Amino acid sequence: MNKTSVGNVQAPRPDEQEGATSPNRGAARAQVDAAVRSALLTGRFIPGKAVTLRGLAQELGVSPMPVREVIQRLAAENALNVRQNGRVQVPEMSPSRFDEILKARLLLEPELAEMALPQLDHTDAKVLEEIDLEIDESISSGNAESYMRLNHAFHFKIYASSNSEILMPLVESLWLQFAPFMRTVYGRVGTANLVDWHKEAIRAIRSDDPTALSAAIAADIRDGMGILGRESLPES
Amino acid sequence: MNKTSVGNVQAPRPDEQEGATSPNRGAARAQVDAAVRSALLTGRFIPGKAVTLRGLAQELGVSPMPVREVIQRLAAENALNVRQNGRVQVPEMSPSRFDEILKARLLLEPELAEMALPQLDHTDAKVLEEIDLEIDESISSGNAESYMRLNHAFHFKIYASSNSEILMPLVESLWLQFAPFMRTVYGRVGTANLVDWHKEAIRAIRSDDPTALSAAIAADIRDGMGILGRESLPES
DNA sequence: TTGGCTATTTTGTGATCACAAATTAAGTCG
DNA sequence: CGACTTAATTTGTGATCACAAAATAGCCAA
Repeated sequence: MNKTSVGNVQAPRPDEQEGATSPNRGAARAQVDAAVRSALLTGRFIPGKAVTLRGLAQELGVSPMPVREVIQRLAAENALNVRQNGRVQVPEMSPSRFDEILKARLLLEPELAEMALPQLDHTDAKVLEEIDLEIDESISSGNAESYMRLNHAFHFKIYASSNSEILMPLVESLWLQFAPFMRTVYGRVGTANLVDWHKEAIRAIRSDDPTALSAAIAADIRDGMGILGRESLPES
Repeated sequence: MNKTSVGNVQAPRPDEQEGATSPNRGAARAQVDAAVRSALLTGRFIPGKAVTLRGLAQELGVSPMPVREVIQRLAAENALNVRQNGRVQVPEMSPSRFDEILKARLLLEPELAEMALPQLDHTDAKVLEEIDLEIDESISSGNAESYMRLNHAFHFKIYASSNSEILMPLVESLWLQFAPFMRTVYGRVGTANLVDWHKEAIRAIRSDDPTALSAAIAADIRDGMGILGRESLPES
């Protein structure tokens, strides 16, 4: 019955007694937030999947209360869809949504990368190179979940250096929106014919070339979404 | 004691009896959401203002519960700031935040306007012209709150025609973030020397000229934020 | 077997409670 | 009069409850 768990994050906290409140500030909410975000970004939550308050709460060992807040939070980022009857589900992809996400990513992410470039040094380039190596392994081994986690880590390792307070949250919202759909694509097409422009991006960082970095990010987005996306969508 | 009310939206619903639940689906939450969004967009919530659960709840005649969800929702859009101690406040503006918001608006809003153009007809142009006339009145009468409400209505009358599911929510988040600050600017500088490119935008819509519309929107953003913003910020 | 009706269960919503952390107020001593 | 300590209040957090709408399961008749 499509039980798609949120992951092994449940951590039942067997020490805490009943009636005990506040291990510390907003811990339960933070735990739920991290769990759901991770599940969305790595594709463990499939578009159309129903997300229930009590279900998530029980799975994570918390009361429905922090789950409610997290769901509202993610719904505000359009990462979850609250239907008119109140039921919550992972949004389904549509061609128009996909085109718009692609457009928004191409507008924002190259800009974010350029903003980050001055703060990126050779140590960061080294870390990115290691992540990219792991990405190659995930592709060849066909581990889609691991690929998505690492691809996200690669991009946001760059973006985080921008110290952006505005563009960054917008881009995070976009990733939450397209990630679940991309997972279904990988499940159908596989990860074998995935090509990325990460090595070009690393080269641009090493040579401190903003134009080349921007171009590499844009090309990576276009290849990642363009090739794998369009022909995998429901008609029109 | 800076009581800045959320507005005359409280509507105590004197008919409902105590213990009565669900007038209909999510009515309380929708009411709170609309009230707070409106208060932010028209500058009735000033940067730094403390927003308390029970305070808002009592003011709007609801329980703290729907307020909690709305606050989480707006915090996810960076329209409210939840500090480490849990206290909630309207975010303060900083030069870097301001620059980024300007950059993001220039990236997204002209694009949104271009997307909307094919769906805009002469009836829409007429409505926009009427709004712009009211805007002129608000400027000359110095009614900053009315100006902000109408300026928002003008822009989103255009953007709404784009039928955008992705870019539109991102832009809404941006407006929620800069509106409270702009209100403080108007309070200091006044609205007299405000100039807008709305008439050029309307002309571009009438002549179905995407380039001209995009340019008018960009110029409007630049003039609205560039002239009034930078020199009104705390140092560096 | 299938169509439509009813009963059961699930689920979101709003409200209230208990608790602890944090803020504010009050009081006291120097 | 002012700085420090302490008490009272405010405030967010998590949990539980009651309720209604919605979805599902079950059932009976055609």
